[in-house]
Amino acid sequence: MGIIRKTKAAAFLLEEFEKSTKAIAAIELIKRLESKINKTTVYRLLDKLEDDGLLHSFLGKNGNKWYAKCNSCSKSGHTDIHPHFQCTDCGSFDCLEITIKIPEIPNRKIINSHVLVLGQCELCI
Amino acid sequence: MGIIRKTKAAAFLLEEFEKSTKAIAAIELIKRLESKINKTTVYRLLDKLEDDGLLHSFLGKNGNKWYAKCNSCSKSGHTDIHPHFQCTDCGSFDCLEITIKIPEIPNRKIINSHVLVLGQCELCI
DNA sequence: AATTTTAATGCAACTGAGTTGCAAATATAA
DNA sequence: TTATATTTGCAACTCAGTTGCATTAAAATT
Repeated sequence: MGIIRKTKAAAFLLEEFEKSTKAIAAIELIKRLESKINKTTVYRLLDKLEDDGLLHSFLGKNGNKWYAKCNSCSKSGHTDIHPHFQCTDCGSFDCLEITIKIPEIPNRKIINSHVLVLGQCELCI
Repeated sequence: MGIIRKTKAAAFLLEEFEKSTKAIAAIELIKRLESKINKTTVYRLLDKLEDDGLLHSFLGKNGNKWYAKCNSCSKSGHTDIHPHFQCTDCGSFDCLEITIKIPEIPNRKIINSHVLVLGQCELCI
């Protein structure tokens, strides 16, 4: 089940993702939209937008959830699986446009993989 | 600051890691040792054992913390950085004995990387 | 062995991200 | 314009992990 109705809350939220191409932490969105949208609604919208393939989510170094716009995903599945980069200094979060090959592993069926690269971003170097 | 004194609590905890080579979730340890050690102590011991290079930690698919024995780490740093595997069916967690190459990324200084491979383990295939 | 020192422990209360249930509000269909 | 079904806000909750502080227990000192 995805976004069906055009509501103010959904518009506000999507606006945040239009402003920049960087990923945004769920808790950061909640802070930014505090005066406009209830936090429960933010979480619910993020869920739906992910189902719809408009956003994808990823866990950062502290286990917090981050969201970013999808490039090539759809309702049928997130095909756009790529590594993510988080800056250990400023905490900023990006999608990396590279592909990392995970080899076959004996006796295991790989479904998916999450690669989080940690380091210093260009502003913090 | 690492483990200095030989206490019952530390012995009980390390015993759990002797029983199997698999990783164990912090919350699982707390459950197992409920009658013997307070949960605060469990968390504190895990921290210390990680500092000492006896254990290493990793975040699982839900952002929960998992611990496993280190093979080649020391107080000076965790050198033993390897990918981890978590079963999407039973949730079990393993260290993978493979190396995944992360390429250089322009304008960024890579310090570290976390690779979590998701799929079915040999028991759940 | 008794005492002193200092680290380790237990407990209760807290934090912070995320979730749930339910009534009220609002977008869309009829 | 009304009916209906989705969205929203609110309060209360969950759950992993943390903090402060008094108590206990290793180990060092005498």
